[in-house]
Amino acid sequence: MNLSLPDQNMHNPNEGSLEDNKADLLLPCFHRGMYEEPLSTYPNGSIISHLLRKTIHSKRNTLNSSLLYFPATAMTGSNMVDTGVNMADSTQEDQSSISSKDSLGESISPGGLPSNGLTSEVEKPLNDHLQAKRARVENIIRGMAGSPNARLHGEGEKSEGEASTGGREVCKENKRKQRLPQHQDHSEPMGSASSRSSSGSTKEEECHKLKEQLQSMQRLLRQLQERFLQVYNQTGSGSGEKERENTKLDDRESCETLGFHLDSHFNKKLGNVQANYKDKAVSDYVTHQNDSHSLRETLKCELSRAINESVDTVFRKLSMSFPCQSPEPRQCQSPEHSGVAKRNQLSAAPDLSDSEDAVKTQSQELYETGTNRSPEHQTEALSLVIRKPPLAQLSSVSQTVKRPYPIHQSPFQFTYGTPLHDTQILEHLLKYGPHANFAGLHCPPPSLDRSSPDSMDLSWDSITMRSKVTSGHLSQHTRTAGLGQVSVDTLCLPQVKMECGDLQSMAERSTFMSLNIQEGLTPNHLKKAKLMFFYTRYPSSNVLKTFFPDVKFNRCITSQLIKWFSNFREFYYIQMEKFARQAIVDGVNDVKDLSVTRDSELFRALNMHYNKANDFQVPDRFLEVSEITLHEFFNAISLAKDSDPSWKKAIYKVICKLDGDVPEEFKSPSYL
DNA sequence: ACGCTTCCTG
DNA sequence: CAGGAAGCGT
Repeated sequence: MNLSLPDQNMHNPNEGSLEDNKADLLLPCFHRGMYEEPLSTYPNGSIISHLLRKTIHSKRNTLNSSLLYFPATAMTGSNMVDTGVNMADSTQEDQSSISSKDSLGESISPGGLPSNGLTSEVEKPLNDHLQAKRARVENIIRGMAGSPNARLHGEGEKSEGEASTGGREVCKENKRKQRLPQHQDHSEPMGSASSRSSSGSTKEEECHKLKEQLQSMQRLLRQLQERFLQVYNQTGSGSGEKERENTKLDDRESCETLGFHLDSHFNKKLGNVQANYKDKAVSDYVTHQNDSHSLRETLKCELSRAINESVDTVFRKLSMSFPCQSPEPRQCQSPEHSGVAKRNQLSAAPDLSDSEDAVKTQSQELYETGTNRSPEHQTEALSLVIRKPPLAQLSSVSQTVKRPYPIHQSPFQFTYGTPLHDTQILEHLLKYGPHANFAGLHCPPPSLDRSSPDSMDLSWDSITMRSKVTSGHLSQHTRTAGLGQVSVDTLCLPQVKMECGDLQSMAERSTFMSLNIQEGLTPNHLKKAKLMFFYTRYPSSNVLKTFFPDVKFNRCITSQLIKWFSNFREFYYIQMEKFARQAIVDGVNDVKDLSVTRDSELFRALNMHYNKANDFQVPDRFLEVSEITLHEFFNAISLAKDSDPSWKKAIYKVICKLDGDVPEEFKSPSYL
């Protein structure tokens, strides 16, 4: 009975150890190298992945000129300021492990980048530099985008093993009355009578999660800051920017003070929040144990404020020292996109005379004139304005920039139930840098919309945000072949201002910006649902609605999605029972001899079902859950509990509590 | 009555 | 994977 295999896991040799699992989350989820579409039809891939793959394949040398290697190690030097939330002291480790982790044979690893990218940029327009910067930024972000998953339990080394292939057909009990008790609202860990845990441990979970959220946001802020510094440094070293030579020094100085400013500012704020939070947590716990909502809201509020102020500070400074683009549209044809045939160009006109923008903000003036005033002149938070690109200006700019959507990015995992949109915003800033507005926060529709070719033009009509982003430059939608995803990029300096309590609505509404709502579910939705199954086996309908924002939900659609997951579960449990019985037949006596690894037949069967293209890096957590499930079945069958007609019910009850949070990326309508 | 689930069938 | 039946909870 050889249940153990040598630990030669091709996929991830590090699985098993908790730290490695953490680090593993930083790995890109997708192995896009396995995709076979032409590069030019990568509408929803991030720009960096385009660049990287093209570089690797040496298909287009021209790309190298716009691609600058951005050393991943540049971000490892930051030290987490001790704010008392040392929840995961692996923060640095998470970041520093990127470069090595990314080289695990991934075709998109930064290590695969040529170092000769620093070539002839002299004659390139500024936007090329900006694109290159964006690409670099994206590259780094992808590496950093992982966040420690909340692990319910860390398991040590597992002995490799697997139930040997069992082809026996499972006789299904012909029983009714096996209904699993209703366990909905898994999306709300703090939910009322959630089946997750008792109120006490729920409270602890809450605290833990909030702390992790705090830390994630702090880390994001730091990364944002580092990004700016890096981008500036690289910008300064580039040639062909003679017009900026005079301001370079000032920029540098400004950037360098930026870090300190952000650090001190945000950490100070964070310290206050944390102090208040502790008190509030205690009092809340004593007074109304179940009222975690107020705690959450309070914390969110304070964090929003802290973030607002810190980000404001950052952008205030940046707006002084980042004359990024002159308001007149620049011609910028990225080499890789110049050949895109079908594209609709939607540009946010540089003309800022939108009706609601009668009053230009100070910073906007600064931005437009490219002057370099001192930050002291900015005494107030920047205005909350989002500019709807005047339709008259459509197609007036021939710039084509693909939306750098991170399609295969390591999962962010700091949402626990209610999405922490604050973090999304920061995440967005990190992903896209200061040149993106929130139109790209959630990518535009997968426009399988057959009926309305110009439907993306309507997207702006839905912008009704109270909290806004000042975007002074180009917004652009590029429609490409294939799925016809729309690309959005806005080359502008956004001034982000979020009001307390507005964060969620803002982010939610931004989710539906530029969104075509689809009537039915597509094969891509099915694929996405299957991948979601790796994270959640029992998604509530609310979760489904959240993660399929491009689907027009009605009763039918909802039940269809629910039915999908029901079918997924059915297959999952059948496999579990099959392999558990096979193990018993094979003479396995101890449940500890049963493990689920990526080499296991069981896993392969599951992976084949939910991830047929094998282009998704299945989270380790799923392996753990699978193993637990297998153990449950094994134990139950071993104890002959299967004589009970409803013996599976107990197992279902256990498994449904193991649901995790689906990464934020899945909320993107064109995630796949 | 409704929503969600499993079970069963095709 | 969808449709339907049926159990269970609200």
